Amino acid sequence: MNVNRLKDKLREKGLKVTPRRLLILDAILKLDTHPTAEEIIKFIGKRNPKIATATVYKALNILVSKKVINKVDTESDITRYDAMTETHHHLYCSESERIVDFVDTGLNEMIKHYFEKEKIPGFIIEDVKLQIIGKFEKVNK
Amino acid sequence: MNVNRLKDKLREKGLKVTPRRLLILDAILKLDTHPTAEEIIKFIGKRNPKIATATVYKALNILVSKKVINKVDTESDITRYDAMTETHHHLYCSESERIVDFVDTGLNEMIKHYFEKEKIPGFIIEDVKLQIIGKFEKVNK
DNA sequence: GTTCCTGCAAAGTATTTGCAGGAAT
DNA sequence: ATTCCTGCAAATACTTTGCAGGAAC
Repeated sequence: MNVNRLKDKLREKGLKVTPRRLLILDAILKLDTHPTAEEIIKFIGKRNPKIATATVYKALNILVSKKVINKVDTESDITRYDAMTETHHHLYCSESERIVDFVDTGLNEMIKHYFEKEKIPGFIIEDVKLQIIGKFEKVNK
Repeated sequence: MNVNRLKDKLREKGLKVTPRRLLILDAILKLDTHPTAEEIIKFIGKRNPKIATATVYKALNILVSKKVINKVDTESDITRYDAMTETHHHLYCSESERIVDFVDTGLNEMIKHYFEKEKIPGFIIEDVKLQIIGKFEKVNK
């Protein structure tokens, strides 16, 4: 996923391609930490002097509603964002706020087959996302 | 899960058993909708005339930190609570805010075995929660 | 040229904090 | 008696809104 692909995506969805939006999308990609609105503003602020807080919030809302980006589910009341739109899961660190993307097609297949056999009465499944909670091993160098 | 079991839990964790906390826990159990703080306050308000907003928030925070209850992961910036502490998953309605508990030990086993074989490099798994997104079938009566 | 985007300030909503009095152990 | 809990009001944190000017198409 890169900024040019995202430009196309904006156009596809009938959204205007503006410098602000590109900065925001670029920030979400570079901050692969599933940043909050504040973190995005701070990141952009390092280069481009001024960007209005409300602009970022408005842009994020539009981008989510058009499914260019996604919100990430958390326990917190602060919203986090993800620029990956393919099916994927998340690794949640139990010791920090860190959330890492996790792609595993074999796992997706297994779960799909399971629910084809074991239907949930009264519920039609559209998607299944895993929250994998644990710790990242310390890297010794 | 009933209020008496929760009383014991409060004592186990060294928390005082107070009428306010019992009201709050009772509300979370009776509102099996994973209520927000506001919904809990409103529910309690129907019987017991006055309970301070801040008290509910403080109590909820303490109960979560002592793991008597849990926060529920959502996309929203409003926090929801769950009084079920056993391993379970959630059904998220794609058309409403409804979130329903889902217990399936067979599913838990399958996932456990999968990750025993397919380890995630650099990550030690502690728990896996599924977010199952879909629709509830209309019930015709 | 039209429509949509952006910035600013102000308002709105959810949650937290400080402190004094009160209840549980 | 001591420690923790509760209520109130004020403060804080995150996000949204209204509107005027500006940029993308």
